[in-house]
Parts: sequence; structure tokens; C-alpha cells
Amino acid sequence: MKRTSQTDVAVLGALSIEPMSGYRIRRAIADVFGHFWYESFGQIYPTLARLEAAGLVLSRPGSRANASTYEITAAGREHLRARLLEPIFPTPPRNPLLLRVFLGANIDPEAIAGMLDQAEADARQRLATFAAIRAAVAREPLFAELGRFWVATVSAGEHQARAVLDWVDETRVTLSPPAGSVAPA
Amino acid sequence: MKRTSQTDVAVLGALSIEPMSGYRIRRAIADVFGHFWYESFGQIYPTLARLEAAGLVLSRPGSRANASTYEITAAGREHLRARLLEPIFPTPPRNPLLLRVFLGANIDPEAIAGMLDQAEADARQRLATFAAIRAAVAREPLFAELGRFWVATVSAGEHQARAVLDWVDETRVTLSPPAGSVAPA
DNA sequence: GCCCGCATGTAACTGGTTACATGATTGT
DNA sequence: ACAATCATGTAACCAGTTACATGCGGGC
Repeated sequence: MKRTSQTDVAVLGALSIEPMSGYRIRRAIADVFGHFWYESFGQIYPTLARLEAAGLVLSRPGSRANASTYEITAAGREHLRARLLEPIFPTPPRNPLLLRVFLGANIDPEAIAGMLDQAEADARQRLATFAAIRAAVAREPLFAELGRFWVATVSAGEHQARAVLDWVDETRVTLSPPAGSVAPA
Repeated sequence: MKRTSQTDVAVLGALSIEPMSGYRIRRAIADVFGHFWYESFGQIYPTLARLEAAGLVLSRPGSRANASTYEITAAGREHLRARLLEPIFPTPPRNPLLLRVFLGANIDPEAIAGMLDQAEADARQRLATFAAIRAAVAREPLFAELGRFWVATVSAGEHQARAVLDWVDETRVTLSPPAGSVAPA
């Protein structure tokens, strides 16, 4: 049960769409995978060097003097395919909001209410972003083929966000009586 | 924007319920926080030592020769309270399933379908576990007071699991036409 | 001429997992 | 007696973040 890093998958995956510089890979991951994936520069550049050494990507001088454009090789595509088919090991859950809700007896009910408000605002914000992404996908000609997959991940985000909204509504009620309240007559 | 470790919060939080050995803390976290939190032994024992040095917990010889029971101190409770009120920095998202769905064009549609099946099975499994937990909470006298909070976190898990189920249903349809299909006449 | 965005890289650090080693206690 | 569970700890390792250093090129 060894959890292997998925950074290679994310980087090769980005390059499977089109050749890019390291900087642009990072932006693509932030913009497109943003709601379900994250990579930092400190992770991307070493990874790119490793992938190149392994012959999975190749770099060619880019448009600028100091820039390189990375391209996925045939071996890289094959490797990506294989990695995508490996069994998935989900990372151990760590939800700081739920940790606080569980330990809610230690703090002021107001504080919990504030956290729920924040969670609701975040979820609404995400839904707005998703709506914008849907519109963008419809416009982008590049993603005519990949659009279905992209929309599927966006939809997952929407379902999650709506689940949060429903849960917040419900939880505000079940957690509202501040300790010594009585049942309605 | 420094992400500070929440391990102290989880450990102090467990001890805020009742005194326990390190081993039992880990089991309590797995059993009770399991669906939203995780800590390994390699994390718990050093943390306990640190917390004791800081006077936030104290250890007394336990029932067994080689065991200690840890207890939260007044300072520990105060520290926990303060930590719970700190702003929440969610960890960067990393959802390997959505990464695979997005990159689905690189692999066999069957493989994606298999992953969706797996996600569905996992969600159903979780729902069953939650039902069992709800029953257990109702029985547990210790959690008469904390039950509301516990149930709130369980409910969050249920909402998430149902969101997955809905998404899988929907996505099986939107992703089913294997490439060269035509619209219905 | 200056600022901003594009671009690359690395060093220090932290958080966390895994695996291993070891032994006590309890129940069957 | 034996197995399972309770219990503690550590060492090796890995993944990943953050901050820093540096420079090019285009637009205003």
C-alpha cells in the first residue's frame, strides 16, 4: 500500500493537451484542475527535469530566450496511460472545519455559526466560478473533444458545493439551541 | 499564510473528551474522527511528548506497566480553544479520481466506468458506516452532550457521499457515448 | 524608464507516512 | 500455550510548501 506521488500524472496530463513551459503548466493546473488539484513551482520544475531524464518529455527552446517548451513523448503518453490505470489510493482525510464542528463544545456557539457562514460563502463562491468555467468551456474550441471530461469534473465540484450548502442549512438548525434550551411547548 | 499543523488540535481535542493512552487516542481518532481526520502513531507519540513539555497535557502511569494515561490540563484546554478559533486554511485539493476523469481521453472508457463503479461502491459503503455510527451515538451515554456535534459531522459525510452518488449517476450518462456516437433520431 | 507578467530554479524546512523493534496483558 | 490486542517509540524516508534569487520581454 505505497502511496505514489501523482505529480508526474498531473504534469504529463497537462502536457498531453498541449506543449507548454513549466510556468504555463502551473497556470494550466491552477486554472483548469484548480478545483481538484494543486501543484507548486517547487514541485513542477524538478519533476520536469526528472521526466526529461526519463525520456517522457522533451524540451525545446521556447519563444523567449530563457524559456523552454516541454512536449510529451510517445513514451510519456504510454507512461501516463499506465499511471492513470493504477489503483487509486485516496489521501487520508483532513477536514479542519469538521474537526472544529466536532469539538464545538469547547467553543462559543457563535464561533461555530461563523464557520458555517464562511463555509456557505466559500461554496457559493465556488458555484459562481463553476458557472463561469462552464461558459468558458462552451467557448474554447480547443476543448471541443475534452469538454465532456472537463464538464464532468466541474459537475463534481458543483455537487460537492451544493452538498455543503445543504449541510450548512441543516446544521445551523441542529446546532442552534445554545446549550440550555428547552423543547417547544 | 502559514499552514500550521492541526495534529495538536486533534490530539488535544481527543483528550478534551476523556483521558487516554496514546494508543487509544489513535483509535479514538480512527473510530470517531475517521471520516474526516487521520493521524498515525508516528505523529501522535512525538506530539504527546511535545504537548507534555509545554504543560498542555500531563501523563500518569496507566493501568498497565508500560502504559501512560494522558490528561488535558487547564492550559491545554485554553490552548485548544485558541487553536479552534484560528482561521482555517484548507489543504490544497488533490482528488486523484477527478484527475483521472479529466484525463479520461487518454484511456479506455471502460476504465473510467470502472472508476465510477468503485466510487459508487465506496460512497455506499460510507453511508452504511454512517448509519451504524448514528445508531452507536444514540446508544453511547458518554456522548449525550457531544452527540449533536458528532451527528453534525456524520451528516456532513452523508451529504458528501450522496453528492458522489448523484454525480456518478449523472456522469455515467454524460461520459457513456464512446467517442464516435450519434445523437438520437 | 518602469512595472508587470512570464520564466526558471533551488534551499531550507515541515509535515507526515511507513516500517520496524519491542514488550505487556488479556482472553481462549 | 498461543494469539490477539494494547502499548510505546524511533529511524528512514518522502512529498510538498515557502521563500528567495534572478532575469527576460512587452506594454504603457
